[in-house]
Amino acid sequence: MKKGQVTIKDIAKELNISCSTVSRALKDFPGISPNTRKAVKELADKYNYRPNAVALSLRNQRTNVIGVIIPETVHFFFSTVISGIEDEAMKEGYNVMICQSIESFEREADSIDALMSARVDGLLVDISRETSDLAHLQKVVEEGVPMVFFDRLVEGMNAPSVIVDDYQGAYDAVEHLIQQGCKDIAHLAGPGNLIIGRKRIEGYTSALEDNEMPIKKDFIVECRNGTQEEAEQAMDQLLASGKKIDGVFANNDMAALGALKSIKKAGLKIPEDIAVIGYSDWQFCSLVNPSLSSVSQPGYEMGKEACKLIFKEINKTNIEKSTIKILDTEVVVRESSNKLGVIQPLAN
Amino acid sequence: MKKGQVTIKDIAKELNISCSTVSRALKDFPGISPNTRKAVKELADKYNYRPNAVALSLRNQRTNVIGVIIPETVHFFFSTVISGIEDEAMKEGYNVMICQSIESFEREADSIDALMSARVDGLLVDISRETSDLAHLQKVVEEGVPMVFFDRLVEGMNAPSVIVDDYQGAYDAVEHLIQQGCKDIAHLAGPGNLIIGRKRIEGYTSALEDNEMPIKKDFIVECRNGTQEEAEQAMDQLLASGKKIDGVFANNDMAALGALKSIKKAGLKIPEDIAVIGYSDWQFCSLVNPSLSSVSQPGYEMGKEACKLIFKEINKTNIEKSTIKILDTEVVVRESSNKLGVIQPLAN
DNA sequence: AGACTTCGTGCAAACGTTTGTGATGAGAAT
DNA sequence: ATTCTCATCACAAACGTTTGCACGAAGTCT
Repeated sequence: MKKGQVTIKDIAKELNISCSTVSRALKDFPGISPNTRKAVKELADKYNYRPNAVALSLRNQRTNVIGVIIPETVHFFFSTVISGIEDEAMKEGYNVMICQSIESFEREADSIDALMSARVDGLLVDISRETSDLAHLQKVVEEGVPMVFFDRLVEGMNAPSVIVDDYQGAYDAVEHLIQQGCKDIAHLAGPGNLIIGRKRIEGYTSALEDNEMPIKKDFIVECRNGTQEEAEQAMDQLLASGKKIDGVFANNDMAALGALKSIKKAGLKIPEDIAVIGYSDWQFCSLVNPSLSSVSQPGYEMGKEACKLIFKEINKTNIEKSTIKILDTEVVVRESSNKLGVIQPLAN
Repeated sequence: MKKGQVTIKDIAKELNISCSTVSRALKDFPGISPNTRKAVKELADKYNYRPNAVALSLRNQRTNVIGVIIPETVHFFFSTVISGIEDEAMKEGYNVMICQSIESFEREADSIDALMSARVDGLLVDISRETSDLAHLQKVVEEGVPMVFFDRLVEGMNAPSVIVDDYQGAYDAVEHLIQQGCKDIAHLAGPGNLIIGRKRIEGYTSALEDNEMPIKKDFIVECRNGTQEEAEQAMDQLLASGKKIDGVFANNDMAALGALKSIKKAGLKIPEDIAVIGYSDWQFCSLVNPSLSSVSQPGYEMGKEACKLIFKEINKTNIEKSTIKILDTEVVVRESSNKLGVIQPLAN
């Protein structure tokens, strides 16, 4: 009695009936007398019986658990994704196992192994930066375990993905600056080796082209690390060069913050002289001075969508493996780019 | 062959030997001929055999999974805790199941049920704000499942806790202001019904007492919501009242931010005229202007400690159920309170 | 009274793994 | 030749649950 949680066996023994009867009584199967049914249910209630999910998993060959591999849990964006996954999973009666790869290939591979060993019903993975060898992921699809990628696109893998439209986000941001009256827009770009950064550059140039504005190579400055200081220096140089600049689209919010600093240092007004917009819509955007416009990425929604996709796969709804669900970003206008002074819906 | 992952049975069948032999061969048990051992291992390797953790859990009556209940994943502090838990758990070969309660009692109870059903080996819980009825937690201890509370203290429950020393953190913050030369320190307090807020008020008053400074009731202003706007208004009033104030200790960083705004608005200099320090050391502290001093809470460490405690319980190391592990906070000095201009170690 | 349904229940197998015990054979010791 | 000792393996049970099948008793129909 004192050891662990109550099982069907315990109930059966106490009532001098068989396990099968208890099982059927609990699930209101036909063919059980009302008396037995009542007795079983009362005892189950009294002892706080909870079905053993482990035993069920073994029998049903499905665990009702989905595994998540994510670079880190501590970044705002990632934590919103996790939140979305968790909410959606709970709604479907699933539990979530989370492993962080910390951008390490080895840890990613180990985590996949652990989750496969746990026989998760599906795998949601945001691949680590370090990962180029895809063998460990290949095994997953070979063994028939549903997998969905999110956030970072993985090419050459037979699994659906849900990502954010970086191209369009950048496009929208730049178009917003143009609408605010900016004529000479610089771009503090991300490292060129990341797809994500290239997509944003493309969005930037397309927006300029579509508005018949010239694309100047020297207006695109690469900021490799994406730190505030780096961007501040880059902006310092841009301003010092004497180029006429009245708008800045930064590849990320930290860089935008660096730009803000530099511009203020130069004695210019934001957004009147130079409007600034960042990317990611981190929490601090609304807290800095001036508050920072940014492009918000739908992390929560991404988590939910990835979850929905994996459920479809698990339930064998025939789903095109090459599906790529692209989620829309949203330009959140705050002081740093609001030259026209149009009132915006509360963005915080 | 095509269905799911390979099992010991599959290997046994292919080699025409029994499951037990395969099992023993894989684990290098004595009494297995080198030939058999080799054949088994090769096949296991070829088919990428992974032990079925579900079956193992059932047999061993332990899942190697710990469950975590946390209000939300999206807050910086919580996400650092999760990170700590995950790292420590992985180190011990455990997986982590996370459920967010979203501060809802009902969802907390449901999550506990789900995790108990999953037969987690231990439960790490940060109780929701809404929870006052502890019956669902009581059941957990009655059924002998190890449980450890973290972050928020739960009284009257027979389980260890790991928390942060709110009293000392507040004390240190105020003492820091005093060391910087502040004589008249106001406190933007949290809601009086939360233990956490009361502890900080105590720390505030004790620091003043120990430095033989008077405690003025009207220098403690309650900010119920903890929002920036609320704190800004409160600070406005304090300044308008004509009271001499040269230091502010805010119950949280948002409130501190409101104070900063108000003080700047009044044309006063920070920290020269008024020094400000917040609480929690959120990410944005180093990004605002002036950068905000704060009291950092060791979330990551808290996660690790909670994990270590639960492992001790799981392994029946006799551990005093009433253990309360109290973690130290740390004052992170930035511009908003650095009147003396002493160089501090990089706090970002 | 026999055959046939109906009701309530029990048996056994299965999911994958481990492990105590028992079986088989070969070779060594008597 | 008989017994004994290893070495090598197989069997079966157990973990908790579900479910197809069978079984006995009672009732219903001819």
